[in-house]
Amino acid sequence: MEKHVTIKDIAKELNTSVSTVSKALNEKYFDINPETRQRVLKAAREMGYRPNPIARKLQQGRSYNIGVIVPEFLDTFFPEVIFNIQKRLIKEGYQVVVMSSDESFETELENLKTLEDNMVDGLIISLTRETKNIDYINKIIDRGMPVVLFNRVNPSIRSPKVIFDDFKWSHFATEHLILQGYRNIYHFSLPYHLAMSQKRIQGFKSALKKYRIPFTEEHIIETGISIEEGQEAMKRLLDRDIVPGAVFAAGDKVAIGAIKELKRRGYKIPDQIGVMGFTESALAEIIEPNLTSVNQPTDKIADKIVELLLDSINDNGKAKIGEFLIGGTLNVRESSRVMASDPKRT
Amino acid sequence: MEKHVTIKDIAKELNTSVSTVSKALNEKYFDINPETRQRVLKAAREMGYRPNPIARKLQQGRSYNIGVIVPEFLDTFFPEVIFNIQKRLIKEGYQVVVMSSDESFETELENLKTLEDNMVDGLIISLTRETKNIDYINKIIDRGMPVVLFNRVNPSIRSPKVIFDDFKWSHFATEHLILQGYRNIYHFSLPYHLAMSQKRIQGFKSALKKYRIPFTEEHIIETGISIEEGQEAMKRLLDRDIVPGAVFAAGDKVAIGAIKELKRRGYKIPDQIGVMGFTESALAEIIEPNLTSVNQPTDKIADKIVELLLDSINDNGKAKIGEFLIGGTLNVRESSRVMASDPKRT
DNA sequence: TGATTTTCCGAAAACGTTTTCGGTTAAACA
DNA sequence: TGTTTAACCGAAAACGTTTTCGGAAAATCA
Repeated sequence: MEKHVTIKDIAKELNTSVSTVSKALNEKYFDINPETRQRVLKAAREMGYRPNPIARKLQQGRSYNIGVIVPEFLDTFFPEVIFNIQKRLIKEGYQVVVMSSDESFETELENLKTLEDNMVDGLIISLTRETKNIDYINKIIDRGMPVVLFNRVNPSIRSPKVIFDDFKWSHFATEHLILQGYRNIYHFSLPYHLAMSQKRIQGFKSALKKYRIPFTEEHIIETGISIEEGQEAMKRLLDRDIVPGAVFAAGDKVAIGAIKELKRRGYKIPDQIGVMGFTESALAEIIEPNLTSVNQPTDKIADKIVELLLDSINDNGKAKIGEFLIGGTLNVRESSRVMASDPKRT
Repeated sequence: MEKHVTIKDIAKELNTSVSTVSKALNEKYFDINPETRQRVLKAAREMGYRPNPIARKLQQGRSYNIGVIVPEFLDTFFPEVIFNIQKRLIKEGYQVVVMSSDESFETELENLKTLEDNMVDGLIISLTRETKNIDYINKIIDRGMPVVLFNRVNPSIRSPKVIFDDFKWSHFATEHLILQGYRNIYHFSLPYHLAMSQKRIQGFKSALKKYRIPFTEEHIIETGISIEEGQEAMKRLLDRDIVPGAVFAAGDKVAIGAIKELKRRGYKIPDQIGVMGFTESALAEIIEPNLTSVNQPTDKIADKIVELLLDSINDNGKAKIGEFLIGGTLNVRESSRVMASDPKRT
């Protein structure tokens, strides 16, 4: 069990002091003879010295760690974003600590506290479905912790927020269906209390309005996020003898549920009914017909998050509060293709 | 910027010493008056004291952190396993630090070192596709670090390894196809150099042998892990005018690629050709026809990993070297259902 | 040559804990 | 009553760094 070699060992070896060694190792000190520095560096290399980050953390009160809290791990969206965040932050010398709150507000709070105790230098958070109380997060921010929110945000939190431009792309998505000639379009929304649901609903309405298409509140239906919930919603609609001209679902899984039910009853997609998803997933190219969907670029989202966080860390806490919108891509596939096509939108 | 309250603050407040406070806070000390302990506990509560884990780590030389290194993040398998590992370890008072090696041996090594420097109490690793040099891992183990490998393992590493029973379930999968009446079965393998590929090939052969079905090496085809690679393989086969009776793909994505190509050419599944996947994924129930596949229970895998790791930590390093096999489930769906069915196997 | 500045080094404090060990006081014993 | 034992407390060292600051020696200046 060979011990880890420390700065002390080097000092002893070289008959010098720990402070000299430390300064030689840290480039920012200039009151050190270049020769001594070289001697230290050489010894460190030969002895296989690796600094103990824990001691450094304790001393500096910072950890070179960034905490990431997301509500779930099981869909592909969050893993992809996290992966991209990690890729970028590692280049800057940071380490990423990922925690899942499992859609529970209590564990979210717990995670928040553990990460804070661990002296992370910054926090990247996507809120739980049930997070209403944001006092603690705001308290952390006021204490000077750099925080960036993304995806699932709360407008009252005093931090920069990176979100997809739900309004705009929901508008585009709806517009696409309209341009393909579909009318009597139904919107399957995600749970209403999520901020993004409201944005997508507004985008939906806005497109209808632009083309002066009659609309009633009946055309908006609250569903969940799973395939089953999408299928259920479609079923309830058809059972009431309502046959939509098209369905714009606020999530790919919900859209797939709808497709399943439509196919089960023998409706032809896209000829009789058009279907459109949101948040491009791997499933879109598996289901038949392939699902038209809006892609959210996880790399751009990660880029913006990291940029804002580093800004906030360097300006120590003077973060740009506000929303930063990321745009996407409309991937037109079979489920909505009636005419030749309208151009791919980016 | 209110400072974090420390043990010193409590001591000052109570006109006592830091050692007394520390001992009062840590239940394992008995040379402390119950009354004093209560006073300390009360003060700690009122002042909002939260121990600084970094200081504790430095002092104790352990971190209550467990490092997890996986090769990728983008499929659902690893996130699910990690999620389950985290769930269990948190209950034991540990925190999980996840890092992705992104299928690169160098970053794997880097991660290994960072986690070691951070004094993790244990390591859970799934190897990179290209990891051939295992000296460093073995060195870490010899230094006394508890390590558990899973999924992508290397037999020469001196640690417990949790792996799915690929041989057995590959055998069952093949047997299922045989019992459904399929003959002339082709096996689409994952990259040969992965240990699990070989196991699955052996299982495939073993089932054929059991039913005395003629077999040539031609029936085993090396593919990759993506949909495209599966489709490519199928294409090449059909282009050579070879029409399999059934395809047993060692991965769901590969199977889906095969299905796509078969459908494109008008073959009927499962009537003309049967298809079988491996490593149940969300895609299995989306593709049409629904894909028969072998499910790997991520919860049981996580259970075993955690159990072995905690054992190893407590017996400090006296780990049970060897392979621990986890069984799965055969989910029979449309892509292989010809006859009524044979019973679901568990 | 003497005074001043520059260069370089090292002692020591600090970060927030845990843990050892000696010491004081009170309780138990004879 | 004197002695031994038990109960409790606190000083201090340790974990491995960084950083401040005083001071010695060398270099520069007049």
